[in-house]
Amino acid sequence: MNFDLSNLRQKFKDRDYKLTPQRQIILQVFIDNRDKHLSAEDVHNIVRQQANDIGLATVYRTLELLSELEILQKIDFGDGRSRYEINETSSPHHHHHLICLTCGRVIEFADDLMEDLENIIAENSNFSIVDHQVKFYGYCQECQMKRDE
Amino acid sequence: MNFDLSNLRQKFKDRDYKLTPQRQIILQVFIDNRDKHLSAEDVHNIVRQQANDIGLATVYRTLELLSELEILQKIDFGDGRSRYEINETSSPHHHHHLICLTCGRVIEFADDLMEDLENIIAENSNFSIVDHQVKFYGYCQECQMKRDE
DNA sequence: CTGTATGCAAAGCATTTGCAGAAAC
DNA sequence: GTTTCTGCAAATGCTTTGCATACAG
Repeated sequence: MNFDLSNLRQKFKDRDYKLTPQRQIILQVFIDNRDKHLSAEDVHNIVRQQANDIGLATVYRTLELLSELEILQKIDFGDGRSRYEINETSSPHHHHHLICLTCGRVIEFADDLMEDLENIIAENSNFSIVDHQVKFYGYCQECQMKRDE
Repeated sequence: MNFDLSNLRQKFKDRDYKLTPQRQIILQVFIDNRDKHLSAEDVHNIVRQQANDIGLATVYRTLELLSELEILQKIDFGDGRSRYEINETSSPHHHHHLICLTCGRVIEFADDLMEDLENIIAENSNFSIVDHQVKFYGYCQECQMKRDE
């Protein structure tokens, strides 16, 4: 997906949404933090550095909007808050995370095999799959080494 | 896993937990509803039919306890509340759900391929996997048919 | 101009916690 | 008998909402 401003501006225009300064600033946060999984509070804290009067409610409303536009992907790591990442691919797919049970670190991984699995499941269950989320829990390399010490 | 009472009683005793009437009643709810994914509120409502003075806090505390004992499995379908199901297998594995985006129905499916995928990921990423959760979002057969009408 | 977006504060939910009384073992 | 457990109510943490004002198109 293309994340230059003119492209995004069009996406807003198409749906009659206004591209306000607040929304631009929040968008920029995600463009600058492609590899992170930011919570609403994270975004609010970052955003306040350049515009300290943006309300938390606006952040929430914008995150919801950007998810609806498929610019962001909402993810849930089970830590009691929703997190968001920029949706790099055009299809809402490929969100796979390795979550370390010791340090909580989240590691991304690319997949190809899930597609095959999807097809098999679709065949066996008459379920039409449009998206999947996969989380693996375990221990990252660093925590494994610490454990062995 | 064996879910008869004497077995469970032992499990409590081993850890110096008391098998109170409230805990027995809550356990029974899950034994009677093996195929369901019950929220704390669901459990509270069912439990109140036979003992209307069990507090919601006790339900929450018991669900946490039973999860810790690996009698229950806590799952999250992203609907804002935690759900619990009895842990049929001895290892905390094989929780795979097809979630219908139209009606919200949750369909279980058994897997074998995930084990292979786990092994490949472990090799490629030096991540030691102990558990996984997989959710597929899509449309169940019934909703597909309604859609076509 | 007009309807949408914002900030603030208050409300809403699921869940957790403090505490005094109750009850397993 | 003691320690653990319970019920209640209050507190918490994330998120949503109502409303008057501000502003993008």
